[in-house]
Amino acid sequence: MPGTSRQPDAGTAQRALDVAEALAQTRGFNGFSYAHVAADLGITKASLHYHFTGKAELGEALIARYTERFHTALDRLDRERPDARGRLEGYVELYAEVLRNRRMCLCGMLAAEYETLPPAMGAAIVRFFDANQEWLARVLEQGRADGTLSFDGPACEAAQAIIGTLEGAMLIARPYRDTGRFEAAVRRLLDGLAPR
Amino acid sequence: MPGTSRQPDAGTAQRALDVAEALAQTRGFNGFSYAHVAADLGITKASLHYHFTGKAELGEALIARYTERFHTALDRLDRERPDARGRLEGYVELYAEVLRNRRMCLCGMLAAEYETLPPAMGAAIVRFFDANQEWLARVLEQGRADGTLSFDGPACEAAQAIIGTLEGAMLIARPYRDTGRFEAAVRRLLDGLAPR
DNA sequence: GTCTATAGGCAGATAGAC
DNA sequence: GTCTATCTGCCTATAGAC
Repeated sequence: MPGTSRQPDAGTAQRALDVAEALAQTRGFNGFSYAHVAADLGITKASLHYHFTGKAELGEALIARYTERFHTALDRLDRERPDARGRLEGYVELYAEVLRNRRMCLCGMLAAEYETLPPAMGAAIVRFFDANQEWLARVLEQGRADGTLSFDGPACEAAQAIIGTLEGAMLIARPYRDTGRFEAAVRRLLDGLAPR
Repeated sequence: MPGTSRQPDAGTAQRALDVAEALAQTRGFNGFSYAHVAADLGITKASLHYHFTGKAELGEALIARYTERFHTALDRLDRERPDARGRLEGYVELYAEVLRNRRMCLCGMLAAEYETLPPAMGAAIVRFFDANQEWLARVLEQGRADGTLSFDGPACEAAQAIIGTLEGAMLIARPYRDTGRFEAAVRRLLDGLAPR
């Protein structure tokens, strides 16, 4: 019964997405090929074409799954964290975990390559950031209400600033191979949002 | 007398760097080829190989020239801006101008592709960010002294945060084709450094 | 679902003429 | 300095057998 269990046998398509995701997050979409993915899976390029008609479709599936997982994680934060500050801390922790795996945020990486990507991928990337911004803006408003966060200006603008800060900190921490650099930026970010 | 004048006849090598720079900043280093550059110059790939032995060498020259120009711009800010805040404003304006040309910071773009680049390019990228950080840290210390800036924690850490914020804001503003998004982030950044 | 075989194109790169 | 011609390799993609 495929699809019922989770990790035991993920199915070739899912495992292909796992491999492609890791490659895209470390090397970029233009930094890997069908051959890389197929070799890592132990199948041929032709077999991979059975699961995804082309690299463009693979890329769309990559963003779709990544976005879906992100939404699941955000829903979980909404359920499990009592206040806005806790939710925000959980949010930055999602990014920190990506970086600890020596990866860049998938959509941050793809944003750099935006001009070279199929239009459908570009649109999906923008939607990812829109969704992040909306969730963050809501949390920021909550934080203003429950007194666990404080910030100046409109919440949506503050939300944009948070996303930019996290993506930028990841982008630069990677060449230094220094997660401490990212964590310092996070600390400053959260300090700047502390209630006063 | 080649090299004496500036823009009138830049020489093929310099014009090749101009073209390659624009391509690298919009499409990434893995997003353009010798063929692109040669075609844009109206010469053949073989001719381009006369000026740069390979793409790796072209990439190194790209970063070297970009870094040199940046240093020149920073020296100029040191000379022409009276106080630290003015220097910082000039610094962010350098980034804003890059974005207005629909480009990403060269080294920010290359940072994303870091894992796929020749080691010499990777090292040069890190040096670029190191130099930026040192200059910024110095300006921040000056700002603390002349009372035009205020910030918490060590200057070098604040400097890292500034660089990350600017690179991240550029990264995300580009898919939105919205410089206003970047400018809002800049405003927040400068507001956060206002003397209190 | 996975394979072999193959197509057509573009990548980076070199030899050698002008 | 720039060219033509060419090489080798990798890229995405497809046809068709098992």
